[in-house]
Amino acid sequence: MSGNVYDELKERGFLAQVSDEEAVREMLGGEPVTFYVGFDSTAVSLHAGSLVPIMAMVHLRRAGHRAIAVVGGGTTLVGDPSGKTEMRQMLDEATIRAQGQAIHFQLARYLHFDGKSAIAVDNADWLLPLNYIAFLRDIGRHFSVNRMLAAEAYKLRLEKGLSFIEFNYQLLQAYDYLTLFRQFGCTLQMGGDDQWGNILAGVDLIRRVEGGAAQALTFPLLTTASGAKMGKTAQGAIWLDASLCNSYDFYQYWVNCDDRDVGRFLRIFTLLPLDEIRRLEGLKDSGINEAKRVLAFEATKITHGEKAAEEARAASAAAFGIRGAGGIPSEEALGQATVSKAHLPTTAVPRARLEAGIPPAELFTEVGLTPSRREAKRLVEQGGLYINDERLDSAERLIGLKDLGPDGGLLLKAGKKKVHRVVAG
RNA sequence: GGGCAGGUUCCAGAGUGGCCAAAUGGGACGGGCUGUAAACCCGUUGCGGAAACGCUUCGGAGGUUCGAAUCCUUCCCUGCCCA
Repeated sequence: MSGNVYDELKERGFLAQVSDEEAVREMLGGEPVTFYVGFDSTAVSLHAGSLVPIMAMVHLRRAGHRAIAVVGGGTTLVGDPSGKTEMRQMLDEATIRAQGQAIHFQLARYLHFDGKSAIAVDNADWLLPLNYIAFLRDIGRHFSVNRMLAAEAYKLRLEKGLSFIEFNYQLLQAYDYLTLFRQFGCTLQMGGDDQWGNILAGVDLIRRVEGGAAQALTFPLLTTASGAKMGKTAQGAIWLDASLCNSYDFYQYWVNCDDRDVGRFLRIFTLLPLDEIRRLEGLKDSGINEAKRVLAFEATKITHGEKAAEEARAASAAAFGIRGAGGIPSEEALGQATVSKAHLPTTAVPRARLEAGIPPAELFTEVGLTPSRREAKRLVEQGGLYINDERLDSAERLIGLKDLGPDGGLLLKAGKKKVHRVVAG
């Protein structure tokens, strides 16, 4: 792809708002530009939603631009009210620092910080030492409360309540941008569309204080076709950290996406060429499942590595089979089909317990397929529990050695999609 | 600081002494139909128990009562109005 990255980002659906489209396009089509994206340290791991800015950064880096990832060790102490209904829980400094480090480490996988073309910084470094009065006089005076109150991002909060600490967030983020502008010549800040106001505040500040021209670019806040926030499920967020969301579950998240989302997701969450994406989008009916598998494989590969992606694909194929259009395995699917249950989430259970027989409610709950025994029993009544793909018709039926297959394992299913393997150990 | 209105199960929101584990809606989950999709239909939706039944829950802590989400005291929190 020799064209302008800006066009590529646009075609892939990364753009929501841009401060000056012409100027930004020109910048990105020329000499290396230094840009930044901030990540607040509100959790120990980023989740699938954060992949939007991450992937955008990857594209810009590939085009030769310089990335700065800012971990928000300072801003997280304050809490961003933008677009939120309620105040976030206040986190203490030690927690934020630890989480920031974890996020830094996580980002390194995608950005390969070398201190030159990809830089990681923590805004705690310059925010914590700030002197209140000096900050108010130097920076605070440039902000109009009137304008801030009129901002869309605060609208909800003006109805529900907004504390002064949160109201300061925008000033700090603007100051971040100013700092990076001064220190690294950073002239582009990107972020989720809810950050538009905060980013523009920085652009403004840079102009007022330094007379500099900086730009703002936001990504759409993705929701799934069914309206849920990207990267969140009822069970919780799809974390990028393998210990919080294993690569199999990560893979399954993408395979299970809505038909209507496949094209959009392929564009944003994979690096496949647009031609290939258009071909996959063209698949009809059950053939779309193939597109979903490609999406899942590519996305998993980027976050967890190729080996993990292959294992997840094999495990998924073992649990659900590989079908192309019309239920017939496509050639491509067959060609790459490694089918192995080995990499399904697995729990080892002492042989003696299996010998004695384990009540299903106990075992299903133990491996995490059901949240409580009561729930497990409810599922039995509804016909929602399966052992080795056979519906369990009674909560009395004990699970034992006889259920182990030739490979030494047995397969538990809660509903048709949640699978767990049990081996004797 | 003063006045008013509130804090209920994942969310919204009823309930104002026993019939309340708590209406209704949304969400979620399971089943059916399918393509590991959507839509639609049916069912479930605090925990333990095979069940009978028991236990924990209605901002926190006390109290009144045979009995409280519902009454009283006090504390914490939120919104609105006044300063």
